[in-house]
Parts: sequence; C-alpha cells; structure tokens
Amino acid sequence: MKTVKDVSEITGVSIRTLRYYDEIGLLKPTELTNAGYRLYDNKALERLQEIMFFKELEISLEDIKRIMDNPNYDREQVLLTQKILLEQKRNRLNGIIELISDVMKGVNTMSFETFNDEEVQKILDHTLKCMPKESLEEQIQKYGSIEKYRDHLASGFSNKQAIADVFKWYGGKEKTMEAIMQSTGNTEELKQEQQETAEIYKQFMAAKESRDVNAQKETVERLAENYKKMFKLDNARNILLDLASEYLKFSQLAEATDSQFGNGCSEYVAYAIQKYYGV
Amino acid sequence: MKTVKDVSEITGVSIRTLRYYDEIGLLKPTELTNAGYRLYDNKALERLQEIMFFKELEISLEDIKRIMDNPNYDREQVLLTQKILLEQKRNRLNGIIELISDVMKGVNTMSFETFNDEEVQKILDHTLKCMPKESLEEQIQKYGSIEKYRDHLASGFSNKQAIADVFKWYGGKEKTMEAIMQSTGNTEELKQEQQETAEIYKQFMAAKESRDVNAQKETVERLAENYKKMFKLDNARNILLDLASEYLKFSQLAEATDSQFGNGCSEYVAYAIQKYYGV
DNA sequence: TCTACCTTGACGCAGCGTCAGAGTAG
DNA sequence: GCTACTCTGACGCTGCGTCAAGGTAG
Repeated sequence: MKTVKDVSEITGVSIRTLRYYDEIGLLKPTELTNAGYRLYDNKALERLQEIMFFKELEISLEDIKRIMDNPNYDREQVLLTQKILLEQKRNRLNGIIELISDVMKGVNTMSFETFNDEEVQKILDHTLKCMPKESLEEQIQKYGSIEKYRDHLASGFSNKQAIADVFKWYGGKEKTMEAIMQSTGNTEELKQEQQETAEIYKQFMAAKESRDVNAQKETVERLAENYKKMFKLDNARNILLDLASEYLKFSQLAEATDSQFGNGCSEYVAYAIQKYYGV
Repeated sequence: MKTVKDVSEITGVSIRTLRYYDEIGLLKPTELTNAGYRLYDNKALERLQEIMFFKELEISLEDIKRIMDNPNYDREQVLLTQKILLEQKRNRLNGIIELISDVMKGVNTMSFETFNDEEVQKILDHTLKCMPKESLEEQIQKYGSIEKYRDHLASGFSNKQAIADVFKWYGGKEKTMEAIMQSTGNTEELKQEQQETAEIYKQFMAAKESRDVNAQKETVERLAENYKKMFKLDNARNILLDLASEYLKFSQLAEATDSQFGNGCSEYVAYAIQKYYGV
C-alpha cells in the first residue's frame, strides 16, 4: 500500500492531482486509514497509468472516467472522435499560423481606422473609371443617373460590418486602398479569372463525387491561391471562411453557385473550406 | 452612440463580453449615461475590431491590452512569438494524432496490467536464449552465476516506473510480450542497426552545423522510423520523448553520445525531438 | 517532542455563459 | 403601465497550483 507521496513520486503525478481525482471519483484510493490517509495498491497504480495515457491524448477527465468505468465502452470510437477533433484543432492552428505569416509580411500597416470622405471619393472615382462600359450603363439604367449610382456605392461605406469584413481580409486601411487602386477593369483579365474559378468549382464537384479527401484539400488550396490573386490578398483564410458561412446561409450566392455547378456544390465547398481551416 | 445591444449586433460580440472587456479595462465605453448605461462611438467600434483581430490569433486579452495601449509596442515581435507558440502547439497535436492512429491499428490491446510470474519467466528465458554468447558470459562473470544474473533481470520487473514506461511505448502488455518474444539475438542484425543509428546521429550533427530546420525535422523522422524498426513499435513518440529527457538530464547516456558523436550532440538531438513533437 | 507527513477547505487562473434581482427608456 | 432594454453581482466551467490551518505517524 502506497501513500499519496509514494504514488506521486512513482508516477510523477502531483499530490493535488491525486486529491482531485479522488474528489471527482476518477481514481479512488484503495482504502483509507482511520485518520483518513489515502492508500493505493498496485491496481490503483495501473488504473492511474491508464488515466495518464488517455490524458496524453487530450481526452477530458470526464470522458476518461466514462471510458474506464464502462469496460464495454467503445474505445475505438472514442479514439476516432478524439483524432478527428485534434485534426480539426490542428487545421485551425495551421490557418492562424499562415495568417500571422502573411500579416507579418506587410506588418507595417495594421490600423483599423475607417475611410474619410476624401478617400471614399477616390475609391468611387477609381471604381467607376475601371468598370466595363456595359455594366456601368446597366447600373445607370437601374439607378436612374450616375450620381444616384455613386450615392448607392457610397452608402456601402456606411455599412460598418461590410467594411470591417473587408478590413479583416486586408488587415487594414492602407492595404485595402492599395488593393482597390490596383484593381483594373480589364475585361480580358476578368474573363480569365472567371474561367479559372469555374474550373476550380468543377474540380470541387469531382472531389465530391470521388470522396477524395486529398483532392478536397488541394482544391481548397487552389481556391485560396485564386482568391489571393483575384483580390490581391496576402491571405485568403478570412475571406474564404466568410464565403463558407455565406454559402451555408442558403443565400443568393449559394443558389447561383448550385445552379451553375450542380446541386449541393455550395454546401460541399463550404464544408471543405471549414474543414481545411479547422472551423 | 451605440448601446451594448447595438454593438453586439453589429460586431457579433456578446453583451457579456463587452461587460467583461469593460471590467478588465480592455475596451471602456466612450461614455456612460446618468443611469450607468454603456455607450460606444465609432472609435470604440474600431478598437473592438482590432481586438477581435488579435483574438483570432489566439493572443490573450492581457497581451492584446498591452499591444494596443502602447502604440510603440513591438507588434512584430508579438506576432513572431505567437507564431512560434502556435507552431509548437500544432506539432504537439501532430504527435498525438499520429499516436492515436498507431494505437488504433492495434487497438485490441490496451490493458495496463503488469506481468505475472509465469510471463516474467518466459521473457527471461527468451532473453537469455537470444543473448549473444559473449555478452552472456560476460554478465555471468559479473554476477557470479547465471541464476544471480537471472534474478537481477527479474528485479527489473519490480521497477514499476520502468515497466510503466515500456507499456507506454507499446500501449499494453500483449504488445510488449509480443515485441519481446519477436526480438532475436541476431548479432548481424544488431550490428546493422547500430550502424544505421550512427549514421542518423552524424546526420544530426550535420543538421546542427548547417542550422537547417528542415534537415533537423527529417532526421527526427528518420530516427523515429529507426526506433520503430528496432523495437518493433507502432509509434515512437513516447520513447523518443523519454530519450530526449534522458539526454537533457546530463545522464551517462548523454555523455556517451556526446563522446561518440561530438559535444552538444545529445542536447541538440533532445531539442530537435522536443521541437518536432511540440513539447 | 520533533519532524515529516497527512488532511480538508478555499482562492485563483481565462474568458466568458448564464442565471437572479432590480432599475430605466420610451 | 407595459415592454424591451439596461445594470450589477455571483456562480459555473477545466484541471489543477498554491496557500492556510490543523491533525498524525514514528
């Protein structure tokens, strides 16, 4: 029979921990002396070893208790679930690590101030100038005059949430301005980008059919690269995650995507993105 | 001026969180009404956005506060530190995930019972039978008789901690027995294994010289593979981590390794292993 | 009697969620 | 006066570390 100190020294588990395990009923001492001293036998030690093993797998004490108290509990199922959970966590960390790396590349600019009027004017000018003639005329038709359309665009800048999202993608005001100013209205380029995007979505549908986990992952990476190029982003994580949640809202965007590439496409892409980034 | 509810709806941050940020001084409301209602202006919203951004990077609220309250605080340094920390976490997860995968392959056996006498006898018989003749004779010289040597070996089985370690490597009793019984005393094989190990350690020293992070990682992987083969393990994580901590104790093993492969070798290998598994 | 153990509380940690009870704005 | 807010406590969660105050074994 060993005292708490013995057990602690043998196993490296702290005395407080032994008390706690007793408290929550995970590891009761084999017996108690008259004075209430805890005594453990070898079986208790073995149980403790097994507890430590599961703890290393980051399984919660409550789950460990469940596993060990029902010998017919499906350990394999528990391990599998735990593995999936840890993979998710790891993927999330990978996403964040990548985000930090990319933020650090352009680390000089991380202010979250909103645009002032002058900057808004500049952006609008640029936007209108770069729009393809046909779509500009279309919009003018729709809004009545170019001034009204301009006001509509400007009103977008009062939508705090939208701006916050954009900042989140770009990491700050300067970057956002820069990206907007660099974007051209080059129709040819636009077409190419659309074609590339279409291909990627087809690739998603193929991965969906074949249930190929690796293909799924690679397609998400391709999509990320594409978004980085298209929007001149350093990092695509946030914008892709926003895209995913938009898809999952059964929004117009989801409908449009599904009707173009097949039913369930948007849902699959959303799922793939979230899985990739561990969300 | 926005109330807590407005801010919560705009940003998705809960009201309780706003109260908490006020409490710890991370985000104070712009002003308070006579009745004590919290009111926030746009600047506060922007600050909140920035807070959310840092929070996404898993930076603690205390650190966020420090970063934001000293504008001349070295953000780049904070990001770098955070990145290293997250990479460490990720590596740890990778190790655990691998461990689970390997445990699941031989999932039938996960009992931590100790050996009974009969089993101990079997193991001892096998060990003695497989030992190269010269070393057996050497040990007999040392201990006086074969019986005494046998007793010495058997006493090793009463060292609970050693057994616990072995079980941790193998995942249970059955596996351990199996591994022991399969191990042969083939001298030729042993020599080859030693040579392979020596090569790996030289590779470590080369990586040490060149400060090549990738080479370091790959060498750890090679070492892991080697251990798996040598000891017929499913997974080498635990045994390598034990090896690392043994090296860091400036033990005999560390001294021997250093004298064979060069000064600082054991320390470097230990560091590489711990880094690889994120410990 | 001295010393090295042992015991049971109880607070603290991070970042809020989730009540309860009471006041306030419109 | 009704409703939808708002406020300030205060406890709970996880897994212990770290005291304090007091009993016990040898």
